[in-house]
Amino acid sequence: MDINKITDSLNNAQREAVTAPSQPVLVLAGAGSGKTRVLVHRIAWQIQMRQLSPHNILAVTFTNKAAKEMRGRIERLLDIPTQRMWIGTFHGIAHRLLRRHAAEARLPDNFQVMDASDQLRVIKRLLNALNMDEKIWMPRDVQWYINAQKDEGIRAKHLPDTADPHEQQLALLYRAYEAQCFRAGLVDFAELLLRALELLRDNEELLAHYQQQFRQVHVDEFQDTNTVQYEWLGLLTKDQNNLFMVGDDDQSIYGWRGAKIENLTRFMKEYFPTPILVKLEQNYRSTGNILKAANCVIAKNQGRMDKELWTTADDGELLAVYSAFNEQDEAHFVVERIRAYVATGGKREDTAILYRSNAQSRQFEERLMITGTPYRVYGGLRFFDRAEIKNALSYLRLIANRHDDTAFERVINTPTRGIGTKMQDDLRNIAREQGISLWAAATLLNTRAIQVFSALINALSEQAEGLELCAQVQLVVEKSGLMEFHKKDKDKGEEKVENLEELVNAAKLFYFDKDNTENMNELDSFLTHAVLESAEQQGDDADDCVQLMTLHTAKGLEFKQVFLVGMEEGLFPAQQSIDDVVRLEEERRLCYVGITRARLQLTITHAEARWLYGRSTYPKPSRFLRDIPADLISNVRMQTTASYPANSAKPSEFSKPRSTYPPLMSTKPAATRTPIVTGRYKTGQKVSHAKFGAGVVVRCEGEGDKESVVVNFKQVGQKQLMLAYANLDVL
DNA sequence: ACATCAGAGCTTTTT
DNA sequence: GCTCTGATGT
Repeated sequence: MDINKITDSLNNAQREAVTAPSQPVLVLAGAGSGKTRVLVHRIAWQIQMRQLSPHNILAVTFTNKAAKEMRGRIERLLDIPTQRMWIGTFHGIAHRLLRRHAAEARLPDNFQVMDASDQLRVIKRLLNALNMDEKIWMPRDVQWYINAQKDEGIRAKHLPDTADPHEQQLALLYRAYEAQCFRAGLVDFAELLLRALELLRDNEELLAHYQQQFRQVHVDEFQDTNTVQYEWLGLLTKDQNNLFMVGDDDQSIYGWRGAKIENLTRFMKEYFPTPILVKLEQNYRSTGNILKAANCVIAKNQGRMDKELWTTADDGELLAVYSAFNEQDEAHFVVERIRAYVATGGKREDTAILYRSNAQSRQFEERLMITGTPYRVYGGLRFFDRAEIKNALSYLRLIANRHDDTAFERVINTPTRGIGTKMQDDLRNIAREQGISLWAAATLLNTRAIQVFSALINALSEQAEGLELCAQVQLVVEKSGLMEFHKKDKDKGEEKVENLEELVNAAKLFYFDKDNTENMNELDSFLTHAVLESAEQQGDDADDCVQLMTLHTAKGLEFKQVFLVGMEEGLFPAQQSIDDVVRLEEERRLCYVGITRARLQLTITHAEARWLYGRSTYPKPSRFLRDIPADLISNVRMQTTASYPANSAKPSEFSKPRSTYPPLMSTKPAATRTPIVTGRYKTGQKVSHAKFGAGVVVRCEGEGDKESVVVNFKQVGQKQLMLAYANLDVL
């Protein structure tokens, strides 16, 4: 293949980056400037020009999605298999190294990765064992503390001596936590990275081996790397001149979990004078007006690496700004606008509602539901996080490793088998006193009920031997009694059964790549997959859906039409960030990210009154809104005939009861239109189900009403929100 | 073992 | 005000 195919389609800056000599390269890539493209083409170029084998390529991303995308695009561009390429997330690659060299990393070779909720359980148990009050030592804070240390590469033994009793206790906890994880063969997310760093740091030959193997190292979203990741990259590429990084300081929005935006400048300084800096400033995504707005907002940040997006595209429409009375009005406005958009041929899936915090989705969901508009909320519970799935996985984990205390605790009495709090406490005490696992403690205590449990696990383990993965999962789900147990769940039984079946299905579909899974067997591999690649929500709704997500989740995505909602001081920027310059700058970057998601149309809304934490608030419009020049903005009003509370009404009057909110305009004639009934209903009424978009349509009979009522219900949070229409066919 | 209740908290989150 | 958690009661 000739080189033209790789460089022809690039603009000058992109080509400069792709064809840069073997030196450290930093590509500052603005939003929508073709960053993935550059990464992919650079890899292709390396393989073509320097005759590198795919085996010599390392490419690291933060998300599985990005890794998958990159792999796909390389395959398409070069038409070569990419199996042998090391493309993956930081965690995935670290994990792979640790499996390969478990002994050198001083890990048991059947170690398992645990997710954040498992980690929290370990910490809670520890606090309990150490007799520490959870009110003072809040598990979340402890977890945060431990992770923050690990992100910085600090082990418990490295912690400086301190006279502060609080610090001392934290250090003690950290130490105990490390010991407990080791005993149970569990590794948390931060540990994967830190362990992988130590592995290379402490094993010269190993390091040399990988330095040689990875002739080129590529990093995506470099601004999101934390200290450990940065140092790990540094080790791997030391004196190799082969680090190629892409990032955008203006899109650094994960500082709060350890990402160091300074890594960009640190890199430029440490590698001085060699690094080549390339800026990608041409934007191919948004209209001129949207870009101008984005540039004005981000310009207020200090110490940026000077960069400004431009485009050859038209100015496009003005940004629409809507000042809502309250959050309900805001939602109503947005949804009406989406409906108008759809009515004129627009697609719902091209539309996104972006908000600062998840709690804000509620109002929009209600409105979308009332109007029967299909939508999808991102960022809910993931499949592998569901209780029933975690239970099933815990049985599998115990089969793989009896000493996995977290798994043990989860299922010792699930389904209930007469091992209550008392007996569990006894087990924990024995385990703690003797420094052994709960499983080992169980063999010592050895009561009748415990024997039953141990026998069950052993039997499952024996029977699973030699079976196909999905048969193993099937076996466990059935024989453990989980299926039956979850079937009994009153309102979610059906869903849980479905999920368990889906787990068996997932096992069936799971591809076990023997060559790349190092020392793992298929079950280990599947368990790791469940934690590390906790797949996107199952693709249940393929239909045309409005997309709802937080600004963080939206990073890396684009939509024709974007609604940036809740643009108010206290919400966005978040209250907790307002008094801190560093945090405020991150909020501003978040805003920049939000604006630059829009391709054609950006609508910003804010409410003049908002019901928050049980009281009315009257927030000011966000400062970010003020940073957008007035001549880019058109203030818009509601485009419907729905009656509204007068503008002059006292805020408290229109922000009060939800039930008095004006009914939705229906396409049906007024005579057949009935006000919407919104309220809480007892679940488990006589209802029959039928699929409907994101929700379910339910026929509700004999509810005191003269006519039969069609109820569109969907679970929002914990409460069953029901919206009823009489004689109104929302479909 | 299951239901009910009081109390706290209430940004963002992939891995 | 809502929602989750853990403790308390039957």
